[in-house]
Amino acid sequence: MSLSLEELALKADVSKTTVSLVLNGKSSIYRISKETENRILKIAKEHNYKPNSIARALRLNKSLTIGLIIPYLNRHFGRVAEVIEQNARELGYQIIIAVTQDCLNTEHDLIENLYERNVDGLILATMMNRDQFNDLSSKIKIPIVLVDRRIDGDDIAWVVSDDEQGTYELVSVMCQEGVTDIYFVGGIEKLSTSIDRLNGFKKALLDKGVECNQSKIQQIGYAVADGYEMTKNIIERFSKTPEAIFTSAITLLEGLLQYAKEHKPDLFSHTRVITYDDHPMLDYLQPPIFSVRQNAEEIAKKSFEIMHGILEKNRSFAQELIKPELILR
Amino acid sequence: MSLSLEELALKADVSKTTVSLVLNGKSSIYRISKETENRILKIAKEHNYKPNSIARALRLNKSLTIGLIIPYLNRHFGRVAEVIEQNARELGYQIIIAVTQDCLNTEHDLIENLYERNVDGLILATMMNRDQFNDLSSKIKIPIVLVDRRIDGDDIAWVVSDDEQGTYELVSVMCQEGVTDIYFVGGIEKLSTSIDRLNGFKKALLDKGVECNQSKIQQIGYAVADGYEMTKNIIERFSKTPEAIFTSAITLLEGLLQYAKEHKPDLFSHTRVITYDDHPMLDYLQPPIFSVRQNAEEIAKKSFEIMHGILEKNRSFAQELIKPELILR
DNA sequence: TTTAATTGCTAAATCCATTTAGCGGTTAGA
DNA sequence: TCTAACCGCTAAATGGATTTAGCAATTAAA
Repeated sequence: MSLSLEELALKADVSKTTVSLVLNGKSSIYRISKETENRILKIAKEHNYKPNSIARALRLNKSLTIGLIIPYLNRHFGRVAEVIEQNARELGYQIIIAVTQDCLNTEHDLIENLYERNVDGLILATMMNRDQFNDLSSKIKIPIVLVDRRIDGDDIAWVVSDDEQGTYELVSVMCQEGVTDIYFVGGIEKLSTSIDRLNGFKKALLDKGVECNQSKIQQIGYAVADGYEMTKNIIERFSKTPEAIFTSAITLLEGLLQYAKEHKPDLFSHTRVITYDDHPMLDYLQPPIFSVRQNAEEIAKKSFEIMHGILEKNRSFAQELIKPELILR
Repeated sequence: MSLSLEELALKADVSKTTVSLVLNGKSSIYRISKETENRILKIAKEHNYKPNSIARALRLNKSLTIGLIIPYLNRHFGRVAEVIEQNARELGYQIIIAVTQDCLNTEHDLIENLYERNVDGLILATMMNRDQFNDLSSKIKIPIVLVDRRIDGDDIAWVVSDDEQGTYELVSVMCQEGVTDIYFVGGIEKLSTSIDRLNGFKKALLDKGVECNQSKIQQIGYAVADGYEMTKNIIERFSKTPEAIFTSAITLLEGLLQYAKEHKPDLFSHTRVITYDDHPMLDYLQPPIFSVRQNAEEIAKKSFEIMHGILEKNRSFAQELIKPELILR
C-alpha cells in the first residue's frame, strides 16, 4: 500500500495537517506558502500518494460506495449494472452488488447489510410495497433510488422503463392487424412492472373496443418455469387456440418456447407471440416475435445521475420514465 | 446507524474494552465474568449492535470486501458474478464489481483503484500476459484468483472452464459424423480461452488425421461485430461453402447469425454450426446448433472458495479446470 | 513603542473498534 | 506472614485522514 500522510509529512518536513490541507486544496485558506505547497505536491506525486480510503471514510462518514441490489444479474440487469458501474467509476464511486433472487426477505437482509457497511446510497430494484418502503425509509438515512420497479409516491426517486406505454404500443400493433384475442402471461402481480404492463395491455385492447377477459390474464412470476406453466394453462384450459400471447418478460417467453417445443410444436402456426424485453437471438427465430426493447443504458445512466445529484449536488429526488423501443421483425 | 461500542459500554456500565472483548468471544481469555458477559450480550442484542465496518476495517486492515473485475456483465459473467456474490455473502464478504470491456488499460486502472480501496482480494478475468501479471503481483500484496482466463505458471491461482477438452469433444462430434472441413471463428488470440479452444479444435481434427489449415483459423476478437466479420471472411474468401463453422463464443455466434441473415440466408442448408458457450434460445433455432455449456456456477463457486481459503484458512493458491457440458440438439 | 493584524504552520481532537499491557484486589500456598 | 497466582476489568495506543482552535513570529498601524 502507498505511504501514509504521516510518512509524507516526515519527508516534506512539515506536519501531517499541512500535508492534508495542501492535498485537499486548502492551501490558500490556511495560508500555506506557495513554496511549501509545491514541495508537498511534488513529494506526494513522486510517491504516488493516495489517501487511505478506509481512514477517509471513517473520518468523513462517506465511503464513496453505492449499493446496487437487483433480483438477478441476467441480461437486462447485467447491462444496467454494467453501465451504472461505469458511470459511477467516472465520478469516483464504487458499486457493491448484491442479488435478491426476487426474495423479499433477502432484499431486506441485503439492504440492512449494505447500510451497515456504510454505503452512501442504494440503487434498488425492489419488491417492497409502499408501506414496506416507508418503514425502511424511516430507518435508513441514506438516499435510495429505485430502478426498474417503481413505487407510487411523490417523494420516491425512481427510474423505470415506460412499461405501460411500451406494452400499449406493442399490443396495439397486434390490434391494428385485427388480432385481439390476446393472452397476458405476466410476472409478479404487485410489482409495477406487472401492473403497468397489464394496464398498457388492457388499454390497447380497450382502444379497439375490446374488454379484456380476466381469464386471459395470468400472473405467476418471472421465472422461466412460470412462463412454461402459464403457457401450459392457456393451451390446455381453453379449447380454442389463442390468436396471440403476450409474455411480459424474456424469461417468460423462454418458458413459452420450452412448452411449445415439448407439447405444442405447431403453436406458431396459429398463434402470434409478442414479448416485453428484447433479445438479439429473437432475430433468428421463426416466425418473428415482436418485442419491446428496454433502454437499459439510459435507465442505468439516469439512476446513477439522480443518486449522484442527491449525494453531491444537494438535489432532491427525481422520477424518470425511460422510453422503450418497439422492435417489429 | 446503530450504536457505537462506547454508547453500549455506557449502558452496560463497563469500559468499551470489555464490551469489545465480550462481543468478540474473548470473555474467557480475559476472564470476564459470566454475569458481565450476559449483561453485555443482552444489551447488545436489544440494541441490535453491529460494529461499524469502516472502523473495523481500519483497525484490522481487512475490509471483508473482494474486488471482481470482468470484461462484461453478459450472460456468462453475469451468472459468474451472481454466484460469487451469493457465496461471498454467506461468508460475510461483499463484492465490488467493475467491468473492463476487454481493455487492458482499463483493467490496470481498475486493479490499482480497487487495491487502493483496500479490497482484501481480487477475482480477475484478466487480459494480462505472464509478464504483466508478474509486474502486478510484485506491487500488489493481496491474493489474486484468475477466473475464466488463466495464465501459465505454477504459482498462479485460477479457475477456468476446460476449454481445450470442451472444444475437443464438440469438434470430435463433427469429425465422427465425417465433417472435418471446419472453420475456427476465434476470439482474442493471446487469451487462454482462445489458445485452449484452438488447441482442442486442432487436436480433434488431428485425431481424425486431418491437419488443420491455417487459413481456416481466424481470431479477431470476442465482440458480435468480430463474429460478423470473421463469418464474412469465411463466406466471401473461399469459393467452397464450408462444411462447418465453430464459433468460440456465443457473441461470435450472434455475429455469424447476423451475417447469415443479411447475406447468406441459406448458410445452414450447407453448413453445420457449432459453438462454445450455450444459450437457452439455441433450443429454438433451426437447424439445431451443438454447443458447449460452461458451468458458470461451479466456476464461480470454486473461485471464491480458493479466495476464501487463501484469506482465512491460510491455504495457498490452487488451480481448477471445470468440466463443461456438451449439448447436442 | 505598543498594539493589532497578519503570516505560516501545527497540536490535538475526532471518527470507532481492537488489542496490549497492566492495575488493584483477593485467595492459596509455603 | 509473605510471596505467588489469580481474578475481573480497563486505560491507552493503534489504524490514517480531516478539521478546529490557536501558537509563535513577523509586519503594519497608531
